[in-house]
Formats: sequence, C-alpha cells, structure tokens
Amino acid sequence: MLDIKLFRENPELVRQGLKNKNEKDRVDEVLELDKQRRELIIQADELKTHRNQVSAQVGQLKKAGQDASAIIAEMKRVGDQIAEFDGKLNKVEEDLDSLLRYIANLAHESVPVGKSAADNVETKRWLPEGFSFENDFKILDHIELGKKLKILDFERGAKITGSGFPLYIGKGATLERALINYMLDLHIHEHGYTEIFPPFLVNKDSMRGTGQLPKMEEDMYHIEKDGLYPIPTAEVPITNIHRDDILNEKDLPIKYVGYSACFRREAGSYGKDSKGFLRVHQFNKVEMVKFVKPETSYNELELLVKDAEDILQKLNVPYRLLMLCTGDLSFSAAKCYDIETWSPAENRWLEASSCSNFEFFQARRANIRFRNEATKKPELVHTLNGSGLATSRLMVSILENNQTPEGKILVPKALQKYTGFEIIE
RNA sequence: GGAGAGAUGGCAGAGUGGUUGAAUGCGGCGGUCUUGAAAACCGUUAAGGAUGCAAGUCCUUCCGGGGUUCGAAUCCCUGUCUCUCCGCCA
Repeated sequence: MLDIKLFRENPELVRQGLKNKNEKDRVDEVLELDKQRRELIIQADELKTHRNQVSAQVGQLKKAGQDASAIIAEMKRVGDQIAEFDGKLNKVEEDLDSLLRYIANLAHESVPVGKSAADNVETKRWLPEGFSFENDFKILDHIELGKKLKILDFERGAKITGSGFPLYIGKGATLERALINYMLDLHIHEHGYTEIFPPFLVNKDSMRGTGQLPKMEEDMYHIEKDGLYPIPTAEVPITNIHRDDILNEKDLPIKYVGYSACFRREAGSYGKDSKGFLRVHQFNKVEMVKFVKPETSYNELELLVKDAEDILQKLNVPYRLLMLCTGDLSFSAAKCYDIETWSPAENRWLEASSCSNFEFFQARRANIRFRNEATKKPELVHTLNGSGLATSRLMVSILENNQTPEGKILVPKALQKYTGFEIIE
C-alpha cells in the first residue's frame, strides 16, 4: 500500500498517479479518515495520560493505607470515555487501513503513460540464429503435437479435475520436469539465487502481504474449512518469508528462487485464450524474488529481467520484451517488464514472464524492513519479483518452434542432459 | 484426533495486579586502559503512533483477539503456534 504521508504531503501527485493507472480517485476519502484518526488520537491520548497519572496515585495511596475511593469512582468515568474514543478510533483505523489496501501502487516516472496493453512499449526483440517467422511446412499447434506424440492430454486432465488442469504424460512429463530443474539450476548456480521450496498453501496474512487480498479475492482458490489459499504464484510464500522481519543491511540484496505449482481461478476469462496451455488453472512456475535497498531497486529490476532472458536465449526461444504502460500495470507494480515468447501456430507473442518492481508497496503491507547501518533505524525494503519462467506458455513455444516437418520435437540442446533424450517422436 | 506444558526485548531467562518498556546474563554499539588486541571497568542498546522547526513530551505494544479492574506481562475467556505423551499416517 501507499504511504499515508504521501497523501498528506502531495495529494495531487497521488491523484494523477491513480488516474494514469486507470484507478479510482479516493484521495479525499483517505485524507478525511486520516484527519478523523488524528483528532481522535489527540483526545484519547489526553485522557490516557490523565488516567495513568491518577492510577499511579491510587497505588501510592493504597500503599500508604489511605482511602482512594473518590478518585477511583472518577477514574471509572474517565475509563468509560477512553473506551468510547478507542472504539471510534479503531473503527476509523480499520476503515483507513482497508481503504489504503484497495488503492493501487503508483507507477515509476520512467513508465510510459498509457491506457491499455496497446500502449505498451516493445523495448527489445531476440530471435535465435536462423529463425524465421515464415515456415516452409505446416506448423502444428501445441495441442495437436501433444496429442499426436502422446505427451499432453487436456481431455483427461479435464476428466480428472476440470478444464484447465493439464495432464503431462511420458516424455511430456519428463520435459516439464527437465525445464523446471534446468531453470532452477541456472538461477542458483549462475545467477546467485538461493533456492526455496515453499508451501503451496498460504494463510490470509500472506495473501494480504503481497497484495492478492483483499482486492483480488475472486481470482483465488480458497479452502474455507482451513482458511487457506492455494498460491497463485510462489511470489506469495517467498515474499512472506520475511514478513515482519528487520533484515541486516549487509545481507541485501536477498535473492530467492523457487519452483511452485500455481493455482488461478481465472474467473470470467472463459472463451478467451482458453485452449490448451494458453490459460490454465494450474501451471508450473519458477519464480525469482528479491529484497533490496530502495536506491538499488531499478538496477535490480534490469538484472532480474536479464536473468529471465538468459533462460530463453540458452533455450533458443524467440522472445520480445515489453515495458508495460501505466494503464496495463498490475495493482501492486510500480514498473514491469513482460517477456513474451513466440508461438508460430498462434502467430503471436505469448506472455511467459512478468518482472516487476513493487518498491515499498508490498514491503509496507508485509512490514519487511532492514536496519540502516548509518541511521540505525529500520527502513522499508523494496521488493521485486519475476517469473523465470512459467512453463506452460514456454512449453507452447518450445514444442511449436522445435517441431520438424514430420511432427517430431527436437529437445533444445541445453535441456538434453536434463531429459535424457534428444527427440520426442 | 485425545492428554498435558509453554509463548516475555537480537538471544538466553526473571517477573507478588500498582514508577515494569520490563531484573539479570550474553551479544551489539560507544568509551577508559593498551604499541595493537584480549581481559577488566564505565556507559549505551526495542518497535509503532500523535505532537513539535527541533530538543523533547505523550500514547500504545510482554504470541493474536476479547474481558475483569481506577490500574494487567501478571487474573478470566478464546484463537494461533511450539514442546512432551498417546492414536493415525506418506
């Protein structure tokens, strides 16, 4: 969430920022609640000071064996007044907190202002040697390939669970697992990340910490009986590792990478992009998360994107890099790059990674701080995360781009020692 | 799932309902001593909020929530977590 001080000191900046992000302007509501809050605190604190002083007196009188019943009776009335103010104050603070949690992060100044995905800016395009958008044989899509080679079975996945729960079989399953292991190893051994294997279910506090709740409640699966949520991304458990922590400055930046299955309800998105792997309820993802000092976060974002790109270059997958405009940025992000891989069958780019800087937004919600060595005071960190990468859409690009005219799949060189085979036929 | 014990500052560990934000020890930081270091000694060492230019002053916080009381780390209820024993189990 945003800093309440920003609303007090520069309301117009917040107003414009929310407008750029296509968000509702609720600045005046925040300021009004903030004003009420401060007035109540002043009144309640005054009474409490009084109570504390008189209560100490009562103690001394009793010790001296004297009668204190008169001031005790008076203090009872003061106590009731305090309870009244505290009740009002709690209500106002709850309202303010929940309002702030519904307000989106503001975009960084380097982000282009725009209304929708159409205004995103392509900043880079990388194509493997010898790659061409034209093909001299009929390209099969990943669903046809998966069926023909008996490596993917979307119908049986739907029978077992429901649509959007893919089933991998034989070499398809091996390829998926190889991809996950390959990506993890690269990030751990070459990019300097610490491996995490997180829980796949989290509690409400964790979902609030990273910003999925309360606003995106409808997009989440929810196990009501136990109050738990299947994670939509490993970002949630990994970022919450340090919820309420005060980190050592010398340990920053902290870089974690972890695999998890990801669960998303994708409510309301049926019919759109819903075939095969394009939009699923369960998929696999390797996620990178960083906790950094604020002044380094934009540099760290560039490095994060590089770490994700490195995977695609080593796997020879054609991709492009987009800088999202203000209107297409997610709720929590201040700046975000999407990486899209090429699908020759779809004849378009598919989002396979999203790398974001959240600045203080998550850190403030989750209360993640570090101790500044110079000032000795705790300060909020910046958090970042990026997929590195999601396997489902990446799998589409790998299968489709590596097919032969006979409909076989050539396994990318880098993956072969992980799969143990070079071809799927 | 059943029975019991517990949760206090960075850590360890006291705490009779009344100057307890909290003894003591360790650790950290600063200093004295020393050529330097160690030891010893002295001092210092929580977070959040309100107010103020600031120094400061005040409020809250002893796992979370509720209650009793003039006053709660301390008493009551409740939730969570940890440990021990039993049951079940990959």
